[in-house]
Amino acid sequence: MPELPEVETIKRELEKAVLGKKITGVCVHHPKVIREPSVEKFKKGLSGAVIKNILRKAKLLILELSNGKALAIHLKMTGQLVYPGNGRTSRVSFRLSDGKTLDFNDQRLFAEVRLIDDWRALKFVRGLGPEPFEIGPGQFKAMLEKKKTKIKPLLMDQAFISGLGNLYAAEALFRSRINPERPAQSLSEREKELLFKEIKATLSEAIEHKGSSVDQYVQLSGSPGGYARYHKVYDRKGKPCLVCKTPIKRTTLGGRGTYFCPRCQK
DNA sequence: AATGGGACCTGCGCGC
DNA sequence: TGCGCGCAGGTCCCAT
Repeated sequence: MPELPEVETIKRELEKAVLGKKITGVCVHHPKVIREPSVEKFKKGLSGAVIKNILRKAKLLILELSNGKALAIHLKMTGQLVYPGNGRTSRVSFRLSDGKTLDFNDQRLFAEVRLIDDWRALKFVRGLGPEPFEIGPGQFKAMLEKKKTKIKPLLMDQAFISGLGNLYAAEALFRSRINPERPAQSLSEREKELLFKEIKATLSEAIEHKGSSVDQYVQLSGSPGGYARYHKVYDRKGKPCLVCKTPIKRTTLGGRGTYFCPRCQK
């Protein structure tokens, strides 16, 4: 499931592959993924536009266009962007001035594509908390103060801190040796500092390896990311902890599968 | 106010 | 072999 490292990977690859190219046509195979405006306006608003700038806000991908509009894409769980595309499973195909297509795929139809005038005004964007790389340890510690919520759901709350999802929240907590159910405010100063450091380290390493391919995520080229082999707890239920050999446990927290080592994470 | 659960979806893996 | 069920999770929405 694409989280910050996966979306950042795609963003960097898009910059190399499609920046400066013109969208010459759009083929909408499944209208449901176009959340706004109408499919007709969507096609019309994109045709002839040049991709001027590519940016990422948390897990949202934004392509700024020469006509002042922006294409905002949230991959949710199974969204993919593939270039050059083959069109076989695409929900939307963008034909580019180089004769190739940029394919948007999404098996489960959760993803959201929008063509909008002002992406900064999106409710989703306005509700985002800071990304881990935008703050320092002092601010992170202050944010955790008085928070009674369990630490893992809090890390996944995009209004609190943005970019982490289920996978990287679990990995960062393991590396910090913190139990996912701990109330946030119960963390010691040292633990808060360590957690902040490990969040950034986990995300950085995942970006270096071009993301984790679990479920459907692929790089722009269509090949998988390389970080899954470094996961220490995610999807490792029953397998020995890489530190102490205790079997990794899986529980449900905030409705989400939560992996942790019952011995290392206190 | 904060928290929890369901809805949205489809494909896969499991048990019988 | 085949079928039905549960599960996967990012975000929104609603109820408590």
